[in-house]
Amino acid sequence: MAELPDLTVFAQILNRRFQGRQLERLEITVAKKLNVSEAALKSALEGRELSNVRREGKTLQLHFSGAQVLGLHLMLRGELASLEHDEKPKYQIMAFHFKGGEGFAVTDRQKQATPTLHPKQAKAPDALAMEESYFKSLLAKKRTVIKTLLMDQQAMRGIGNSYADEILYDAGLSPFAIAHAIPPQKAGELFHSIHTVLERAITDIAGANGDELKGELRDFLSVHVPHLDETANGEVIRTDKIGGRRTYFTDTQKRYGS
DNA sequence: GTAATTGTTCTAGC
DNA sequence: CGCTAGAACAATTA
Repeated sequence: MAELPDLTVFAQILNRRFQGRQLERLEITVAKKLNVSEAALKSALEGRELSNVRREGKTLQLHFSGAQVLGLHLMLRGELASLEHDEKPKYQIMAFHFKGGEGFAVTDRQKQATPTLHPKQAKAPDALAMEESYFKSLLAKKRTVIKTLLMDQQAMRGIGNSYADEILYDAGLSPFAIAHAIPPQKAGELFHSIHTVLERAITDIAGANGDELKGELRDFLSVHVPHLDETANGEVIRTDKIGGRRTYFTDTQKRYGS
């Protein structure tokens, strides 16, 4: 599924290809996740210009003229696809047809992708926008394992199961470390790893995608790789479950607390 | 036929 | 009551 770096690259590509274009027709194929009626969504967006696309946490926000905003959460299996020669993509949820003929579709074979007209602003900061002081005080007061905290969208937004593993590996910190037992210096290193891992992934994926709206690219992950026995550094990759989610880690990652 | 997947939401328990 | 851990749910494929 698409995570923060993929979504960031999708936003860049949509801006490059469709910014300033007029939405001629909004095609809604699966309406069950809409927060407004199909007719209300169409009338809110059709005829508007796409002014900007931004990533917000695990969602994309499509900003249209007239202060219309559509939030889009791809959930587990949602993808974006270019519309080529009038062919409807498989598993289409909705499609944006711009004046002049081009456009893109949202697809999801599990039909869980969720479009939200005028999403309300979330309280928690975005993972790439939060202050280090906020991050450190958050760790100091939480007793949960660190991986759960990184993925907690009420605490910080944008990190999912696979990049949580990647970030913790980069920081040399066990996913089972207890948040408030992590010393301040290590918390600082973890904060730094959030940025380096996510920003490197954005660069890698942007380079590989070009202007194509491909699905997520997993070639760049270091530890969160099923069926990979060891890392590029030769460390054995272990797996376990945290909160029912598959977790990948190595013995070189330091575990603090219990 | 069943397990696996993972983000979100609900609920039980401390 | 606040916090945390875990279950339930979604839909489809291997």
